[in-house]
Amino acid sequence: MRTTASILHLDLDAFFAAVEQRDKPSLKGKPVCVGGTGHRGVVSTASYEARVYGARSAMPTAQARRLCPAGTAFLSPRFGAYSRSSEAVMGLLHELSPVVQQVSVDEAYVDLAAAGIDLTLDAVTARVRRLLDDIPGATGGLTASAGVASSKMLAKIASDLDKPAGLVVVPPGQELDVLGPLPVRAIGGIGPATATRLRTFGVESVADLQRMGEPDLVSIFGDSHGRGIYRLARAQDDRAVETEREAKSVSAEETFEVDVTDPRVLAAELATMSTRVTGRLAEGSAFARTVTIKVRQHDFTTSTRSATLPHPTGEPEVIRATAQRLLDGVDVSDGLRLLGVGVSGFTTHAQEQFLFGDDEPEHVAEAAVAPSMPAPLLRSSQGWAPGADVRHDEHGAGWVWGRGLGRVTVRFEGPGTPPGPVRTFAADDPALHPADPPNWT
DNA sequence: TCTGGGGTCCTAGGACCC
DNA sequence: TCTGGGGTCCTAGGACCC
Repeated sequence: MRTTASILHLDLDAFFAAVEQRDKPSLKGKPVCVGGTGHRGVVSTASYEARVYGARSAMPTAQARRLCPAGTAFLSPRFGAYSRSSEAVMGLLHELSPVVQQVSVDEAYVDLAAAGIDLTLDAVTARVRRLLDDIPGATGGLTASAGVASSKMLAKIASDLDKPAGLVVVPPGQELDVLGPLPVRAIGGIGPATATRLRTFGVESVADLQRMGEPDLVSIFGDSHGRGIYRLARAQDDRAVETEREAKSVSAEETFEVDVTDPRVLAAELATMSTRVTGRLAEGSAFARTVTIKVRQHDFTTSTRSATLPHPTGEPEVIRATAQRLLDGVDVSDGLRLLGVGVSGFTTHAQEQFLFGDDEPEHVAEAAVAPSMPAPLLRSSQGWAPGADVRHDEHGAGWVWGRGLGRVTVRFEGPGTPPGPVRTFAADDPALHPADPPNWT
């Protein structure tokens, strides 16, 4: 356990709604809900004025419309605007410390111990207050709230105690005093299901939870979760502020305005989503082995189907066809409310040659030196549209590329053919020119 | 006019291998 | 005519978070 209050949690106040009010002065002081505006939409963020009427995040927009008075603005999100403000704030945090963990567009942890600043309570309080004071200037008037404590859990709890524009510092040694009276839901990782289950044991507050033994919690909630909430209830939390995490899955999904029965429409959606997902894979120069579809039936029952391919792919057509095969096994006759496609099991090009070497080594070797392998043939009349340049011969083989910052990665793959080596080129390399697709026979 | 979209982590059972 | 045990991979579902 840390002995100083060295973790900062920062949270922008009613972020999406505040950006809208900033950019459209007529909305200032008025109730605003940002989120899905269709009849199946939900609220992402409600302004404080809208919260007065009971509007909340994750509430169906239809319900928020019933609760809020005439004149309430219901707006679709403008993610570009939010990103710009977010970056401005994250920039301020990086000025404070090199160790910043951005949790979402409006939230981050900062390790102040890595900042080399005076960690006495007064000094930290003054420094973070100055940070909060700088945020309106950097964002055109947005505000944030902050918490400082000896752990991530308590810093986050603290940042929520005096919103908006508040700062709460939990002095070391006082963690349990802050934690005890709170409802168990205040602990990160305790959601509706766990809270309901705990209530059946008469546990409502964290102090109640502290009276439960670890073996009991483990037998009720399993090893990981049980142990986790036992420790967190005692403010035992030494999780580090992590600067970088690799993505483990990428997905795209869509809830339809009306349930969809037509297989042709579903197939078209699958193709669109596969392309979106592949584009994002390519941005990270990644390939994926597992394809997952998600379907939600008209009655909201939700299920997933997944398939793991023999080799990683970055090709939209392979992902689409796999997703389609999975969807073919699903009864859609009553209509689907939602359809989604995701990929996981990532391989980066750096690891790739090793991963594929196993089953057919001669093949791989052959591919690696194949004299028939022409210069990579990436062409794009419309710029480097992600996933755009895959070509097929009669066996379905093709070139696949991924794009990083100023780099293009290229690899051959195809059904029944082991992937070739991955090559990386500068984006302006003259080798990346139009050419005919290779003939693999 | 109930219930978004993008993620993470965990569990559990079966297959498969040694 | 008895049914090891451990490890890993895959699939599906559930809980949770923002």
